[in-house]
Amino acid sequence: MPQSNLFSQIAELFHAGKSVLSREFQAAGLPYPATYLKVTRLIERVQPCTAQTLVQLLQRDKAQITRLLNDMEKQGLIAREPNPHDRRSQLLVLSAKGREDFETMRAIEARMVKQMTKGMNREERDALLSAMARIRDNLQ
Amino acid sequence: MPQSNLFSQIAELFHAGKSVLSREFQAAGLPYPATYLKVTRLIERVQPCTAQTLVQLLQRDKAQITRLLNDMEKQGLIAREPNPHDRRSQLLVLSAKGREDFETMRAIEARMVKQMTKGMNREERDALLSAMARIRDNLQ
DNA sequence: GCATATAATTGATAACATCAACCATAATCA
DNA sequence: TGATTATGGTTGATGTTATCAATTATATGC
Repeated sequence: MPQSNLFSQIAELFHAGKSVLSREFQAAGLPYPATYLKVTRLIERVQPCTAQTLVQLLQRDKAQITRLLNDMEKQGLIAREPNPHDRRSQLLVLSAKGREDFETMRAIEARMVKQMTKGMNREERDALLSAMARIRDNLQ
Repeated sequence: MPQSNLFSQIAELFHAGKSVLSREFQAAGLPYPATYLKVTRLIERVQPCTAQTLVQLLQRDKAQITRLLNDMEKQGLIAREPNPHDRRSQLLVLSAKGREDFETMRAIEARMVKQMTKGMNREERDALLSAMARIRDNLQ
Protein backbone atom coordinates (compact mmCIF):
# COMPACT_ATOMS: atom_id res chain seq x y z
CA MET A 1 0.00 0.00 0.00
CA PRO A 2 1.81 3.10 -1.20
CA GLN A 3 2.01 6.19 1.03
CA SER A 4 -0.81 5.32 3.30
CA ASN A 5 -2.30 7.76 5.70
CA LEU A 6 -3.67 7.20 9.15
CA PHE A 7 -7.22 6.46 8.21
CA SER A 8 -6.34 4.09 5.37
CA GLN A 9 -4.09 2.23 7.77
CA ILE A 10 -6.90 1.86 10.25
CA ALA A 11 -9.27 0.69 7.55
CA GLU A 12 -6.85 -1.89 6.20
CA LEU A 13 -6.04 -3.14 9.65
CA PHE A 14 -9.67 -3.53 10.48
CA HIS A 15 -10.41 -5.32 7.26
CA ALA A 16 -7.47 -7.69 7.65
CA GLY A 17 -8.26 -8.41 11.29
CA LYS A 18 -11.91 -9.03 10.69
CA SER A 19 -11.19 -11.48 7.95
CA VAL A 20 -8.66 -13.38 10.09
CA LEU A 21 -11.20 -13.55 12.91
CA SER A 22 -14.09 -14.85 10.81
CA ARG A 23 -11.86 -17.45 9.23
CA GLU A 24 -10.68 -18.68 12.60
CA PHE A 25 -14.16 -18.66 14.09
CA GLN A 26 -15.21 -20.85 11.19
CA ALA A 27 -12.27 -23.16 11.72
CA ALA A 28 -13.19 -23.49 15.40
CA GLY A 29 -16.72 -24.50 14.49
CA LEU A 30 -18.21 -21.13 15.45
CA PRO A 31 -19.64 -19.79 12.20
CA TYR A 32 -20.45 -16.39 13.65
CA PRO A 33 -19.78 -12.94 12.28
CA ALA A 34 -17.03 -11.05 14.12
CA THR A 35 -19.59 -8.69 15.63
CA TYR A 36 -20.87 -11.38 17.95
CA LEU A 37 -17.65 -11.22 19.89
CA LYS A 38 -18.06 -7.55 20.63
CA VAL A 39 -21.64 -8.02 21.72
CA THR A 40 -21.04 -11.04 23.93
CA ARG A 41 -18.08 -9.26 25.50
CA LEU A 42 -20.22 -6.31 26.44
CA ILE A 43 -23.09 -8.42 27.72
CA GLU A 44 -20.65 -10.25 29.93
CA ARG A 45 -18.89 -7.17 31.23
CA VAL A 46 -21.69 -4.71 31.51
CA GLN A 47 -24.47 -5.91 33.73
CA PRO A 48 -27.27 -5.08 33.69
CA CYS A 49 -27.25 -4.69 29.93
CA THR A 50 -30.12 -3.78 27.62
CA ALA A 51 -30.28 -3.17 23.88
CA GLN A 52 -30.00 0.51 24.62
CA THR A 53 -26.76 -0.07 26.52
CA LEU A 54 -25.29 -1.68 23.42
CA VAL A 55 -26.55 1.11 21.20
CA GLN A 56 -24.65 3.59 23.34
CA LEU A 57 -21.46 1.60 23.85
CA LEU A 58 -21.14 0.47 20.27
CA GLN A 59 -22.57 3.63 18.77
CA ARG A 60 -24.67 1.59 16.44
CA ASP A 61 -28.14 2.11 15.10
CA LYS A 62 -30.77 0.60 17.35
CA ALA A 63 -32.37 -1.24 14.44
CA GLN A 64 -29.12 -3.00 13.78
CA ILE A 65 -28.75 -3.93 17.42
CA THR A 66 -32.26 -5.40 17.49
CA ARG A 67 -31.56 -7.59 14.50
CA LEU A 68 -28.18 -8.66 15.82
CA LEU A 69 -29.75 -9.68 19.12
CA ASN A 70 -32.53 -11.53 17.29
CA ASP A 71 -29.94 -13.57 15.43
CA MET A 72 -27.91 -14.27 18.53
CA GLU A 73 -31.00 -15.31 20.42
CA LYS A 74 -32.07 -17.57 17.57
CA GLN A 75 -28.67 -19.24 17.79
CA GLY A 76 -29.03 -19.71 21.50
CA LEU A 77 -26.18 -17.44 22.55
CA ILE A 78 -28.19 -14.98 24.55
CA ALA A 79 -31.55 -14.68 26.25
CA ARG A 80 -33.76 -11.68 26.86
CA GLU A 81 -35.25 -11.47 30.32
CA PRO A 82 -37.91 -9.09 31.56
CA ASN A 83 -36.53 -5.92 33.04
CA PRO A 84 -38.15 -5.42 36.44
CA HIS A 85 -37.53 -1.69 36.28
CA ASP A 86 -38.86 -0.99 32.83
CA ARG A 87 -41.28 -3.10 30.92
CA ARG A 88 -40.30 -1.58 27.60
CA SER A 89 -36.86 -3.09 27.68
CA GLN A 90 -35.31 -6.46 28.38
CA LEU A 91 -32.19 -7.54 30.18
CA LEU A 92 -29.66 -9.33 28.05
CA VAL A 93 -27.84 -12.33 29.44
CA LEU A 94 -25.50 -14.94 28.00
CA SER A 95 -26.71 -18.51 27.89
CA ALA A 96 -24.35 -21.33 28.88
CA LYS A 97 -23.61 -21.87 25.21
CA GLY A 98 -23.11 -18.13 24.82
CA ARG A 99 -20.53 -18.05 27.61
CA GLU A 100 -18.73 -21.04 26.23
CA ASP A 101 -18.58 -19.79 22.65
CA PHE A 102 -17.61 -16.37 23.89
CA GLU A 103 -14.63 -17.87 25.71
CA THR A 104 -13.53 -19.60 22.53
CA MET A 105 -13.89 -16.45 20.46
CA ARG A 106 -12.03 -14.46 23.05
CA ALA A 107 -9.15 -16.92 22.99
CA ILE A 108 -9.01 -16.74 19.21
CA GLU A 109 -9.01 -12.98 19.30
CA ALA A 110 -6.33 -12.91 21.98
CA ARG A 111 -4.15 -15.12 19.82
CA MET A 112 -4.64 -12.79 16.89
CA VAL A 113 -3.82 -9.71 18.93
CA LYS A 114 -0.70 -11.41 20.22
CA GLN A 115 0.28 -12.14 16.66
CA MET A 116 -0.40 -8.54 15.67
CA THR A 117 1.82 -7.10 18.37
CA LYS A 118 4.61 -9.59 17.91
CA GLY A 119 7.97 -7.94 18.42
CA MET A 120 6.55 -4.98 20.31
CA ASN A 121 7.44 -4.47 23.92
CA ARG A 122 5.20 -3.41 26.73
CA GLU A 123 5.82 0.32 26.30
CA GLU A 124 5.20 0.22 22.60
CA ARG A 125 1.94 -1.61 23.07
CA ASP A 126 0.82 0.78 25.78
CA ALA A 127 1.78 3.78 23.68
CA LEU A 128 -0.17 2.40 20.78
CA LEU A 129 -3.29 1.76 22.80
CA SER A 130 -3.21 5.15 24.42
CA ALA A 131 -2.61 6.88 21.11
CA MET A 132 -5.61 5.10 19.72
CA ALA A 133 -7.78 6.01 22.67
CA ARG A 134 -6.75 9.62 22.17
CA ILE A 135 -7.60 9.52 18.51
CA ARG A 136 -10.97 8.10 19.34
CA ASP A 137 -11.67 10.90 21.79
CA ASN A 138 -10.56 13.51 19.29
CA LEU A 139 -13.03 12.14 16.82
CA GLN A 140 -16.07 12.59 19.01
CA MET B 1 -16.10 1.32 26.03
CA PRO B 2 -14.93 -0.73 28.99
CA GLN B 3 -11.51 -2.44 28.91
CA SER B 4 -11.04 -2.44 25.18
CA ASN B 5 -8.42 -4.47 23.45
CA LEU B 6 -6.40 -3.66 20.40
CA PHE B 7 -8.75 -5.07 17.83
CA SER B 8 -11.88 -3.51 19.33
CA GLN B 9 -10.10 -0.19 19.33
CA ILE B 10 -9.25 -0.54 15.68
CA ALA B 11 -12.80 -1.53 14.85
CA GLU B 12 -14.32 1.38 16.73
CA LEU B 13 -11.88 3.82 15.22
CA PHE B 14 -12.67 2.58 11.76
CA HIS B 15 -16.38 2.76 12.33
CA ALA B 16 -16.22 6.25 13.78
CA GLY B 17 -13.93 7.51 11.04
CA LYS B 18 -15.96 6.07 8.25
CA SER B 19 -19.12 7.63 9.53
CA VAL B 20 -17.46 11.04 9.89
CA LEU B 21 -16.15 10.77 6.36
CA SER B 22 -19.45 9.81 4.75
CA ARG B 23 -21.23 12.57 6.59
CA GLU B 24 -18.73 15.15 5.42
CA PHE B 25 -18.71 13.86 1.87
CA GLN B 26 -22.47 14.29 1.88
CA ALA B 27 -22.16 17.78 3.28
CA ALA B 28 -19.69 18.67 0.55
CA GLY B 29 -22.12 17.50 -2.10
CA LEU B 30 -20.21 14.30 -2.82
CA PRO B 31 -22.63 11.55 -1.87
CA TYR B 32 -20.09 8.77 -2.28
CA PRO B 33 -19.26 5.86 -0.03
CA ALA B 34 -15.93 6.22 1.78
CA THR B 35 -14.39 3.49 -0.34
CA TYR B 36 -14.31 5.75 -3.38
CA LEU B 37 -11.58 7.77 -1.76
CA LYS B 38 -9.31 4.77 -1.40
CA VAL B 39 -9.90 3.72 -4.96
CA THR B 40 -9.40 7.14 -6.52
CA ARG B 41 -6.25 7.59 -4.45
CA LEU B 42 -4.79 4.39 -5.79
CA ILE B 43 -5.78 5.08 -9.36
CA GLU B 44 -4.10 8.43 -9.11
CA ARG B 45 -0.94 7.15 -7.47
CA VAL B 46 -0.45 3.84 -9.12
CA GLN B 47 -0.22 4.10 -12.86
CA PRO B 48 -0.83 2.05 -14.84
CA CYS B 49 -3.63 0.64 -12.75
CA THR B 50 -6.00 -2.19 -13.58
CA ALA B 51 -8.77 -3.83 -11.58
CA GLN B 52 -6.27 -6.52 -10.67
CA THR B 53 -3.91 -3.91 -9.23
CA LEU B 54 -6.67 -2.76 -6.91
CA VAL B 55 -7.52 -6.32 -5.93
CA GLN B 56 -3.95 -6.81 -4.80
CA LEU B 57 -3.40 -3.48 -3.10
CA LEU B 58 -6.72 -3.41 -1.31
CA GLN B 59 -6.88 -7.15 -0.74
CA ARG B 60 -10.47 -7.16 -1.80
CA ASP B 61 -12.46 -9.69 -3.72
CA LYS B 62 -12.28 -9.10 -7.46
CA ALA B 63 -16.07 -9.21 -7.74
CA GLN B 64 -16.35 -6.36 -5.31
CA ILE B 65 -13.77 -4.35 -7.20
CA THR B 66 -15.62 -4.87 -10.47
CA ARG B 67 -18.85 -3.58 -8.99
CA LEU B 68 -17.16 -0.67 -7.29
CA LEU B 69 -15.58 0.35 -10.59
CA ASN B 70 -18.90 -0.03 -12.39
CA ASP B 71 -20.51 2.36 -9.94
CA MET B 72 -17.67 4.83 -10.15
CA GLU B 73 -17.73 4.71 -13.91
CA LYS B 74 -21.49 5.21 -13.96
CA GLN B 75 -20.97 8.33 -11.84
CA GLY B 76 -18.34 9.60 -14.20
CA LEU B 77 -15.42 9.47 -11.79
CA ILE B 78 -13.29 7.04 -13.72
CA ALA B 79 -12.95 5.64 -17.21
CA ARG B 80 -11.76 2.28 -18.40
CA GLU B 81 -9.38 2.41 -21.33
CA PRO B 82 -8.14 -0.49 -23.40
CA ASN B 83 -4.90 -1.96 -22.15
CA PRO B 84 -2.52 -2.17 -25.08
CA HIS B 85 -0.57 -4.95 -23.40
CA ASP B 86 -3.44 -7.21 -22.43
CA ARG B 87 -6.85 -7.23 -23.99
CA ARG B 88 -8.39 -9.00 -21.01
CA SER B 89 -7.91 -6.03 -18.75
CA GLN B 90 -8.47 -2.31 -18.90
CA LEU B 91 -6.50 0.64 -17.66
CA LEU B 92 -8.23 2.73 -15.06
CA VAL B 93 -7.97 6.49 -15.21
CA LEU B 94 -9.60 9.33 -13.36
CA SER B 95 -11.87 11.63 -15.32
CA ALA B 96 -11.65 15.38 -14.78
CA LYS B 97 -14.60 15.10 -12.43
CA GLY B 98 -12.90 12.19 -10.72
CA ARG B 99 -9.76 14.18 -10.08
CA GLU B 100 -11.71 17.12 -8.83
CA ASP B 101 -13.91 15.14 -6.47
CA PHE B 102 -10.90 13.17 -5.32
CA GLU B 103 -9.18 16.38 -4.31
CA THR B 104 -12.19 17.42 -2.30
CA MET B 105 -12.43 14.05 -0.59
CA ARG B 106 -8.75 14.08 0.14
CA ALA B 107 -9.02 17.50 1.75
CA ILE B 108 -11.91 16.31 3.89
CA GLU B 109 -10.00 13.26 4.94
CA ALA B 110 -6.89 15.29 5.70
CA ARG B 111 -8.97 17.54 7.93
CA MET B 112 -10.34 14.52 9.75
CA VAL B 113 -6.91 13.00 10.24
CA LYS B 114 -5.64 16.30 11.55
CA GLN B 115 -8.52 16.36 13.99
CA MET B 116 -7.79 12.78 15.02
CA THR B 117 -4.17 13.46 15.80
CA LYS B 118 -4.78 16.74 17.53
CA GLY B 119 -2.41 17.17 20.46
CA MET B 120 0.08 14.62 19.18
CA ASN B 121 3.54 15.70 18.15
CA ARG B 122 5.53 14.53 15.18
CA GLU B 123 7.24 11.66 16.98
CA GLU B 124 4.01 10.36 18.40
CA ARG B 125 2.36 10.40 15.02
CA ASP B 126 5.31 8.67 13.41
CA ALA B 127 5.45 6.07 16.15
CA LEU B 128 1.76 5.40 15.69
CA LEU B 129 2.00 5.00 11.94
CA SER B 130 4.98 2.72 12.16
CA ALA B 131 3.39 0.61 14.88
CA MET B 132 0.36 0.21 12.69
CA ALA B 133 2.43 -0.75 9.68
CA ARG B 134 4.14 -3.36 11.80
CA ILE B 135 0.86 -4.76 13.01
CA ARG B 136 -0.31 -5.00 9.47
CA ASP B 137 2.78 -6.93 8.47
CA ASN B 138 2.45 -9.26 11.42
CA LEU B 139 -1.05 -10.07 10.32
CA GLN B 140 -0.10 -11.29 6.86
C1' DG C 1 -2.35 -25.93 -31.35
C1' DC C 2 -3.79 -27.48 -26.83
C1' DA C 3 -3.83 -27.19 -21.88
C1' DT C 4 -3.67 -24.26 -18.30
C1' DA C 5 -3.50 -19.79 -16.06
C1' DT C 6 -5.20 -15.15 -15.53
C1' DA C 7 -8.39 -10.66 -15.85
C1' DA C 8 -12.70 -9.53 -15.45
C1' DT C 9 -17.73 -10.11 -15.05
C1' DT C 10 -22.04 -12.08 -13.22
C1' DG C 11 -25.10 -14.33 -9.83
C1' DA C 12 -26.17 -15.54 -5.26
C1' DT C 13 -26.05 -14.44 -0.71
C1' DA C 14 -24.48 -12.73 3.84
C1' DA C 15 -22.83 -9.03 6.95
C1' DC C 16 -23.14 -4.42 8.24
C1' DA C 17 -25.33 0.12 8.34
C1' DT C 18 -28.86 3.90 8.28
C1' DC C 19 -33.32 6.14 8.07
C1' DA C 20 -38.22 6.59 8.92
C1' DA C 21 -42.42 4.86 10.84
C1' DC C 22 -44.41 2.57 14.49
C1' DC C 23 -45.92 0.38 19.18
C1' DA C 24 -45.72 -0.01 24.01
C1' DT C 25 -44.50 1.89 28.19
C1' DA C 26 -42.57 5.63 31.15
C1' DA C 27 -42.04 10.25 32.65
C1' DT C 28 -43.71 14.88 32.86
C1' DC C 29 -46.72 18.29 33.97
C1' DA C 30 -51.14 21.11 33.57
C1' DT D 1 -55.60 12.31 36.73
C1' DG D 2 -55.35 12.57 32.13
C1' DA D 3 -53.09 14.44 28.16
C1' DT D 4 -48.46 15.13 26.22
C1' DT D 5 -44.06 14.05 25.32
C1' DA D 6 -39.97 11.09 25.66
C1' DT D 7 -37.82 6.62 25.49
C1' DG D 8 -36.84 1.48 24.43
C1' DG D 9 -37.49 -1.46 21.07
C1' DT D 10 -39.26 -3.45 16.59
C1' DT D 11 -40.21 -3.45 11.59
C1' DG D 12 -39.72 -2.08 6.72
C1' DA D 13 -37.04 -0.31 3.18
C1' DT D 14 -32.79 0.28 1.23
C1' DG D 15 -27.71 0.95 0.54
C1' DT D 16 -22.90 -0.51 1.29
C1' DT D 17 -19.38 -3.90 1.94
C1' DA D 18 -17.85 -8.61 1.55
C1' DT D 19 -17.30 -13.45 -0.13
C1' DC D 20 -17.84 -17.57 -3.00
C1' DA D 21 -18.63 -20.10 -7.26
C1' DA D 22 -19.26 -20.17 -12.12
C1' DT D 23 -18.38 -18.12 -16.59
C1' DT D 24 -16.12 -15.62 -20.61
C1' DA D 25 -12.31 -13.92 -23.03
C1' DT D 26 -7.68 -13.63 -23.65
C1' DA D 27 -2.72 -14.93 -22.58
C1' DT D 28 0.97 -18.07 -21.75
C1' DG D 29 3.61 -22.40 -21.60
C1' DC D 30 4.43 -26.46 -23.59
